[in-house]
Amino acid sequence: MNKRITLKDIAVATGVHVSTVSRALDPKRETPLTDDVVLRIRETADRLGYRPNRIASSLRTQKTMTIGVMIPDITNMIFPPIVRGIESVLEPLGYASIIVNTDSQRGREQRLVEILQDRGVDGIIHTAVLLDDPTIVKAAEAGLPVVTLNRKIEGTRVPYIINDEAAGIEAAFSLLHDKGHRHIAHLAGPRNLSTGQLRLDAFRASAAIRGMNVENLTIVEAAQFDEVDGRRAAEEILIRDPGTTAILCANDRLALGAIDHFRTVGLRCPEDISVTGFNDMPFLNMIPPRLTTVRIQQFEAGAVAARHMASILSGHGEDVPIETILPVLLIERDSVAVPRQA
Amino acid sequence: MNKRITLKDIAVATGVHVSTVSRALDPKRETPLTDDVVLRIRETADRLGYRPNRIASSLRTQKTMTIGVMIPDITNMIFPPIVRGIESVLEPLGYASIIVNTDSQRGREQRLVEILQDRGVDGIIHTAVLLDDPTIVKAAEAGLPVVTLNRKIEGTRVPYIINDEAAGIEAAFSLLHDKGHRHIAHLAGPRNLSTGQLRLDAFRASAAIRGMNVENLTIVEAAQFDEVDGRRAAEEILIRDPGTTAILCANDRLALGAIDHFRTVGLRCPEDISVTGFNDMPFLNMIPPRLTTVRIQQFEAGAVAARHMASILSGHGEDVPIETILPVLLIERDSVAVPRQA
DNA sequence: TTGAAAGCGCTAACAG
DNA sequence: CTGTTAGCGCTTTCAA
Repeated sequence: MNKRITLKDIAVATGVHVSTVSRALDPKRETPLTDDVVLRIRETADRLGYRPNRIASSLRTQKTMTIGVMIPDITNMIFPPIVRGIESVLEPLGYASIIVNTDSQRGREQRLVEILQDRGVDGIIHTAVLLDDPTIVKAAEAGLPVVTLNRKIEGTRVPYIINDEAAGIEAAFSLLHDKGHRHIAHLAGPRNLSTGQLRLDAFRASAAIRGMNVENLTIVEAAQFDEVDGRRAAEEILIRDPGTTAILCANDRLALGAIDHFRTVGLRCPEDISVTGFNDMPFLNMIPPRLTTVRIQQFEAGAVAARHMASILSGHGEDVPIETILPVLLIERDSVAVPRQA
Repeated sequence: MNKRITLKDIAVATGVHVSTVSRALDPKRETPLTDDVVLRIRETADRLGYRPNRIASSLRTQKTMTIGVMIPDITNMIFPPIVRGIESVLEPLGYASIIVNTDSQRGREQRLVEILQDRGVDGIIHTAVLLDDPTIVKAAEAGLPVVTLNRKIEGTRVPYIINDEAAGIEAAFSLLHDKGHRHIAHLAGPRNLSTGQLRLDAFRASAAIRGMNVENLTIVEAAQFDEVDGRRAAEEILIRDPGTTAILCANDRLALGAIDHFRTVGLRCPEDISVTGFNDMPFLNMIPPRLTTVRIQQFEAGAVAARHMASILSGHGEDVPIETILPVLLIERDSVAVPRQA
């Protein structure tokens, strides 16, 4: 590996001092320099193929131009778009990101925050799932710039971006209700995950404003956001209330599992029972019955988080709103119909 | 943000020299030290909450314990498992990774390699798609440790990991042929992508060994690995050879598109025409007709690449094989049947 | 407008 | 076994 060109090399080549070279190459230069000198330095820098050593620079300036991105699991389809949204704004600004997967494990989360801090990240964008991860809060309180996605951290000035979960659930509930459904069950997500809790609360609220007895609602909680638990919970719902005509599911995978269960017991969706999902994951429209669901803006959420982070890092932290709520969109497809004996 | 503890802080606290502290905290210590001193240092280090400054260390040692991971697009479902495979081995070893998306653009690729080098990555794991990306080859030749996935770089000592594409295509071809298909068309991927070319070559080879006239094969190339192009190419195949009874597709999305096109023209799969895919992407088994496809080992491919990289970085580069071919698995589902008038 | 010098925090060669 | 010293490459104050 050919030795890398350093400022010193350019200095000797042009016959000026390294500090002069440093100044000449600084894009937003403070000190005035002779145009001629600057030109000569720039020219030789290119000629020698100079590339600044970010490590050295980081050590000196205490800025790494790197941000940590914490997500539960990149393998979960909803996160890659978020990541790309983040990079779409951060990369042009010269930032790189280190992505870590927390697997929603508390201990791991803590270790990862430490790893990121050891590497001197300038900030962390944290996509939350667990409702309470003390680690990231502590880091934020210690002064590390933090922006969270999906999770409101009470009592701090940590900016958060969330999708309008409540509006999404309300839209789905409203659709179901308008079609005539009165026995609407909720297949809830894990209660310890923010989205699980939020959507459950929203479901109850939607029922309440329609004068339904919140105590009597059929609500079954899945342990995981996956098809297996969707099947299991759907079965449970049918046992608890055989009169259920529609199930509002906390996400698409649960809905898929539920529909699959119905198939095994001879119920058809939407003829016998209506189902709605949440997320609008890729390829969902190819799986019959095409699921009616709520689309959330993943890419945009990432982009907004990144923009906020960039603002903070450039010293304009006051300008960023603590709360950003992104609108969601109800996607009507084929999994909802009027109830059988309506 | 409370000032970070440095070696110096520990040194003054324990009354020894910083270098002694550095040595005491070095896990694989070369120089012998008094147990007592080591203990005292370790103890105060913990007490003060010391965390080594990797930046400073990197500047000194010229190792960042960071590797660059280049992929076309994290949003493409086949890459997240690869990334997790990589991290599953690298993270426990103390490496972090910077993931960049090339979008399969040549210019971007070059810029990204530079960015990674500026950040002093110890090596790059490069998941290729473009058949010829000169940039990464140059980097490798310049001495940067490189391991590639999906792409054999001729004439270098760059280790590469590939899935046994040829065996996968042969397995699919064989299945079709055994069912009695004699008019097997190939819906090929873009020829400038390694997988597109490899699978096309394998298709021709499979036809050849069965004595079929390679010149007469119906082969239509898609411009993109997506459903839209799958539909378009499927239409073209039917025009070119209406007698086609089976289509071997270069990947699942093309197959999905093809089947969708057949539906619009009133052909059923598999009754009227058989189709096979490649990759076995997530949720494929929920999309009817459940596609018969070839499963590749994504996670494992990433893990192997990472292991090779780790070996190289720890000075055992001679031990890593230049070529690693991972076995694939034919997954038989419902999209293949015996031909209509067989 | 430029040079000199110090130092970010750590490691490693060399003494002792 | 431990201290001294130098320096990785860069930025930034202070002088000139």
